[in-house]
Amino acid sequence: MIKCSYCQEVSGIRKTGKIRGKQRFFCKYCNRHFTTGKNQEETVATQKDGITIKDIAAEVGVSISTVSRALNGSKEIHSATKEMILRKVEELDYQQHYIATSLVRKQTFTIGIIVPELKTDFYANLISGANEILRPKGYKIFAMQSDESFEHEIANTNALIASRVDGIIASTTFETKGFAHFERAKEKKIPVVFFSRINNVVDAPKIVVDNYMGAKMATEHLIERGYGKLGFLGGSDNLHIGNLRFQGFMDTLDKHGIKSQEKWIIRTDQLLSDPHRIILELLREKDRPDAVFTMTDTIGIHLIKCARTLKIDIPNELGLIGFSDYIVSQYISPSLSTMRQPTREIGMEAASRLLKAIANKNDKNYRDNTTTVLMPELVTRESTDRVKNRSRAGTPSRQQ
Amino acid sequence: MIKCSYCQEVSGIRKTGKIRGKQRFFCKYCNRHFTTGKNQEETVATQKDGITIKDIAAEVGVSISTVSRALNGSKEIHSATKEMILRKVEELDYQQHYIATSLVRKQTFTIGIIVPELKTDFYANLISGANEILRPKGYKIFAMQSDESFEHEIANTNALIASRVDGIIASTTFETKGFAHFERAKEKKIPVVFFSRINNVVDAPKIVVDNYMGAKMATEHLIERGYGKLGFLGGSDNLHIGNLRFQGFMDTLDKHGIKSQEKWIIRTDQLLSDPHRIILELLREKDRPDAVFTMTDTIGIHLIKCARTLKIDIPNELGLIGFSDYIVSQYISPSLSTMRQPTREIGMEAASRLLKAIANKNDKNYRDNTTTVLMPELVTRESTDRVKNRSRAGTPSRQQ
DNA sequence: GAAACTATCGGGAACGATTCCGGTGACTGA
DNA sequence: TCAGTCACCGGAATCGTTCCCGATAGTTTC
Repeated sequence: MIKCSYCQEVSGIRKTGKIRGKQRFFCKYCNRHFTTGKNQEETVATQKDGITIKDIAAEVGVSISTVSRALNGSKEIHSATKEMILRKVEELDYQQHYIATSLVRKQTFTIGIIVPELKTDFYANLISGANEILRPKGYKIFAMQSDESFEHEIANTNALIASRVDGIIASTTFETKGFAHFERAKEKKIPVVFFSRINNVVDAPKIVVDNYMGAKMATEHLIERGYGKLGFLGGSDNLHIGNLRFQGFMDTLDKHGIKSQEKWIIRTDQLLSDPHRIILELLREKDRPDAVFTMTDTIGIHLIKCARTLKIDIPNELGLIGFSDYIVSQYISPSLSTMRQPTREIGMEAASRLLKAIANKNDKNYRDNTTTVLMPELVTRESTDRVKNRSRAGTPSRQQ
Repeated sequence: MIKCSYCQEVSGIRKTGKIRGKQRFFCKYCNRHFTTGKNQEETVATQKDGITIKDIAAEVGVSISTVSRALNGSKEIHSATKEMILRKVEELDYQQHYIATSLVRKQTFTIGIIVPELKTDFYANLISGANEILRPKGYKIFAMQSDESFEHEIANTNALIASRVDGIIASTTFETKGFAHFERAKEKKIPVVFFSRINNVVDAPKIVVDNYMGAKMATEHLIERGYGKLGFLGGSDNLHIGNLRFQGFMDTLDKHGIKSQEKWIIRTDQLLSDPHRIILELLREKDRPDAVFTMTDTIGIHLIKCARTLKIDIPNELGLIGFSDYIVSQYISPSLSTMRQPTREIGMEAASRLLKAIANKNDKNYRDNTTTVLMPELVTRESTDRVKNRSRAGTPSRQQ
């Protein structure tokens, strides 16, 4: 790197202090001192793209190895040298090149999160929760959205693999049929953690809320409030989550020896595409349920609006409880009882588990495919408050 | 790369078809054919981390240059060779290494978005909008959150620079005082686009909604509905946005020759920390306003709850309009009139402008520091519907 | 006083791609 | 037959780091 300006020798050069701001060297072959510094020709070509450690090394008069040591807190460096280097780094506004570092370190400090939709409250909160764990550890987040499209999910996964992320957190789409893309990631030593919409195919940590217990708690709540003709509204049964919630509902009825009617139980995806028609049909029955458990708050909110249209009094003529604690649920009138999901905690837990998997990536005895089950929390509001209507306060989160 | 197995010569080797699945070569020096393929020793050491183009090249029997050409759609390659390579790529499940590519291409196809809070509806929508533009172009998004902390904002910016993102989209924090970090990014040829909370310091494209006009429209709406004693509720005046909205309000009053009272105009950050106390104080005045324009929907929602407590009838005794169209606003009862911000469009516009800046990065004559102003849209709901109360339908977005 | 050790540093090989440059054989046209 | 052109390909430099290995001078140990 440093060449003696007399004999052109490159080895046997040692630095010997400074003179007028320039580093002074000693060549043991010609036994003479010399200095480095840009000459005129070099100064012309100064318009570079960015400062590299090579520049720092040249300016300070050390090798790039030494600069690297200074930058990475190595012990094998003299404190004075380190100081000089760090001062020059400051002066030239050097910024580490993570790309180059990642290439040799084989670690990018990047993790990818794939969700069906970025703007949904649930997923935004989840990413935020994961960020709380990941940011302090120096990880950056690739936020990707699959738009409920299997193809996009695969494309996203491949992009993350190509970007050599250190790990992936994912919730699959409704239409996800295969998991080869995730298996590919795992083959390439990229740990994966699933949440919410999980599967039994890929060997990976999974985080879910207890949908079955949540449904039981919701149903118990309706019964406890004195409702007895219970209905269920949900999507079709191709979604694992839906099945669990439905099962919890049915089992609770059984437990209490309550019989529901077939027409009070609606499980169809039309509830997502054309909710009002389906709901109004149910509510116009002469013999309608006196309380309904909806698979999601979204459906519950639709139901509230339909009830408003038909002038049905919630909670007195009709009790209602949802699932998820959608942000709107506390503000709608009547406010909607629901099972709150610990969204932020799911994100944090997923991130923690992922970090653990990353740390043990090379230990082939390590294997974590356990499913963490977080318990949802019953939130009682006006829609099941049969005795008297209380108004409850809630604080909207800050907005723009 | 390919060495003749007889004479060890490396130049003058040409491939001459296949034999039993192995590539056949011809060495012009020894005038003999030979084949390549893994021998026993090599097979032992097969447990590698990942497939590289070097592996592909070796398997197919071409140079890595040729593999690169096949992968990047170069014209300088025989279609048959290309096909062979692509087949092997498929077979070995080769996945491009973006990190390595980025290093030499000096482009990462990554852009960073810095927002005060990821989980806020406004910002989540914005990121989603930006994603709509960026994903089809092959860009990935680093989603970063500043938590309204100036320090975090700087740290995030530095991390993005170190990651050599191709561009940055940012909305600054409330407490952002300096912009040196953004200037640093620009010096390193990383284009920056600001949105919403903008500044006049950094020379960059900016996207905002017209807060002044929005406020005028909101105020006009109140007047048009027959309200005459108008109040304003907002944060303190250290926020540009707040000033614009306040100015729009005042100018509209002036224009109509309406006089407001000082006590009806509240501009303090206590509205964010302790809203109910401030609002209740105002509403308990004997001589209170008959309509209020709140700087944000959040404040408006607090006001609705306070009015409920005091049994003040909205909209008949008190009219109310907010700003931003917070997701809750359409569901709260009474639903809240507001100025809707085209959130998604802001994200899309910011992304488009950023891409344009990236494309012209090296053209030093190119310079875009224009501010795009998007118009907010008046959404009338029950809170200003003085004549009669209509119920309005709205569709909640899909949730988990 | 030789050997062993320590503190400090430089050289150079990776990492996994892209890309410039030059080479080779085949073909074309005079 | 020979120069010129074209299609195709390989070699090697390069991107900006990290990190292993070896070198050196000074210090300590026996």
